[in-house]
Amino acid sequence: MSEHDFCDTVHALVARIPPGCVATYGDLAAYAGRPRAARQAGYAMHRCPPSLPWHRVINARGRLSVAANSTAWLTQRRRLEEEGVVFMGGRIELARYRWAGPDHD
DNA sequence: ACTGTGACACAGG
DNA sequence: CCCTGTGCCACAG
Repeated sequence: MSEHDFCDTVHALVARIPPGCVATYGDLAAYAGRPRAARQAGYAMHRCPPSLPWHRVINARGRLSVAANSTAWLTQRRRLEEEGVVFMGGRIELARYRWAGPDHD
């Protein structure tokens, strides 16, 4: 991909996460070339276009980083489950669903 | 320029 | 498992 702002790079990466897979904020930052910018990845998601599969982005603990039981939380969880992602005790098993990155797909 | 603030992550306790 | 402190980076006021 060509040179863009970090925010745009993150959005481009999110667009490439396959259905049924997830990526953490830290993963996106790393794939974008900034391993220590997980927080910025979070900010980028706060500002991401609704057309992107934003629901496939979760935190490193395998949990959804939006307010629990909020409409966004319900939407994110429902969409993931529709794609086959299983929640166990409110958590997702990262080892099983984690996206390997833009170079892998 | 400085400070407060996050859809974060990781090491400790 | 939860809670806390520390490191992190860019944005907002």
